[in-house]
Amino acid sequence: MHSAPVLAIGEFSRLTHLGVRTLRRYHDAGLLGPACVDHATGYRYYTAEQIPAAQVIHRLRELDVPLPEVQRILRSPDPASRAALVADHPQRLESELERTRAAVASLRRLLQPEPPPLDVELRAVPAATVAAVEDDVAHDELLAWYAGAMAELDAAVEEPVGAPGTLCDNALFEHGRGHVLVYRPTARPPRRGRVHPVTLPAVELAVTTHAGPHDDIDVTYGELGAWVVANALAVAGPVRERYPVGPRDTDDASAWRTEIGWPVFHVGPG
Amino acid sequence: MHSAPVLAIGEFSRLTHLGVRTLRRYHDAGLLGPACVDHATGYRYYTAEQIPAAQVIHRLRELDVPLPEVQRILRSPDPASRAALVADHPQRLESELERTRAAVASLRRLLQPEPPPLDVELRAVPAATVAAVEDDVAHDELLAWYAGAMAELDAAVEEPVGAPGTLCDNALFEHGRGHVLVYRPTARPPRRGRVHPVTLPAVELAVTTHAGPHDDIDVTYGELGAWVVANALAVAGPVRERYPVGPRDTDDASAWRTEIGWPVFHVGPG
DNA sequence: GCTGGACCCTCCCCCGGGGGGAGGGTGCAC
DNA sequence: GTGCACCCTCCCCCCGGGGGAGGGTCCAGC
Repeated sequence: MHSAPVLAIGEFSRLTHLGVRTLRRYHDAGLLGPACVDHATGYRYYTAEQIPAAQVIHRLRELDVPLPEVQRILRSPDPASRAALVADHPQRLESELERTRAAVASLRRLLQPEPPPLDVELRAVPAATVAAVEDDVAHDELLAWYAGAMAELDAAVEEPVGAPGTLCDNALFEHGRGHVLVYRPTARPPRRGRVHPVTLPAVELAVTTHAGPHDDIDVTYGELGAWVVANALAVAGPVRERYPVGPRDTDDASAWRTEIGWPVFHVGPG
Repeated sequence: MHSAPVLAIGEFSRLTHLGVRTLRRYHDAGLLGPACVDHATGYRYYTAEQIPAAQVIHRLRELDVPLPEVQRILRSPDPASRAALVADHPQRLESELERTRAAVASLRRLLQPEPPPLDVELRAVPAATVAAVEDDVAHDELLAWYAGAMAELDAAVEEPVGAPGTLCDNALFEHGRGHVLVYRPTARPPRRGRVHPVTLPAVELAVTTHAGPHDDIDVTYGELGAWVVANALAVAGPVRERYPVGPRDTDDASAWRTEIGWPVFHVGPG
């Protein structure tokens, strides 16, 4: 026998294609400890049985699964529940891909040499009491939250008057988390579940309409913002959106129309 | 006039949806400097004209384009060359996706409850002089390098004898960079371009065959490594691969056959 | 003119998931 | 017994930010 089936860290590294330092890190993190540690020297010794675990970690890391999550997956002893945890991640990858697609679309529009002119309308919006759902939401959970809130709103409001809309706190974009309010105008706002009446204050808005899916809506935001700045109107308060034509109305995303209303402080003929 | 078209960093942040700290970082990095800086106070002032640039940066960052690369894109004044640089990135995303797909495939095999038994054969390989291309290669450029090297090899070798193969330094896997040699056996190895004769030393190999695409070849590597360890054979030298059936032979990836040869030190009937 | 509060500045430490290298102890084959 | 590959710990570096401290500035209202 040349070597007992006990592996020094370097051998284990060659067998698993994980770097020596990385193995030490995984040990420190409690992710993949050696089968035995020499107390006198600190030497780590692994066994061949640990190779599959190391490979699983390697693959999960290639999928950018964070180490604590990897730990949770390895801790779950049942292969079925383990598989379930792993199956969770394609979802994450899916949404990642979606984000990428949107960024590419937006980039294409940004790099387009001739931006079409922007139609901006100044509009005085009176105060109104509406049915609303509101919460503090993180940017990456926004879409899911939005879908749920809108569904609840739809179920609760019997006679909607006009298009639904949103008020978005700026903090949502600056810090990735902020207050969001989804509303639906109606004569008598109900109170059911998360749905409750809210009185939106009167505002003066600089309004433009974004056409198509929201992939590149940030570009329209920027153009509207530039317009507001160029026309010397001070800003204040949350941005408003309205959805005259949205996913509820048609599956043809190119037909969607989103009004973006930027609060302006001083509107007058001068 | 309430405000000149000069924007404090906070206003610019609201207009671009970039955090204040992030804007400061971009300034420090020379990526997006403010139009003007008050020397006395250090206050940064931006203009509305900078909004598109900020948005481009925002999108590129969403695509995980590193800041220096973003800078290169922004520096290129010509919209066409800029578009070309940007178009370069979908490629990167593509390969990213490929990596992800491979990791998922490999993971699926790893989590499979009943791994099929491994056929391992001990084989004494005599020394041989072959036509080879070799270089120090990084792991992520391996596939591209490999394709080029193999093509050059194919063009130079007139009468190949047997399947092509590879010698891979372990450092490639441990440190992400290492020496790789691609060879093709032939009676009289030519010397043309990068192709030159190399005498491969004789080795004893533990050989197993991996079936199908290389997505999950690391799993086979691990199984073979475990076998070598369990059978108490010391390892030494670079791992060898041979390609009896590869992409050159058929487009049906499931028909591919890759022999993995793990050098073992002491082979005998005992 | 003064004051308060919102805004801005710089500076330092933190995160994850490693990599590089220093400085020193070990295992093993010759 | 000696050389050398191997192993250990410890600290700093990378990226692209985030948190917060401590202090200066702008401006609207009075």
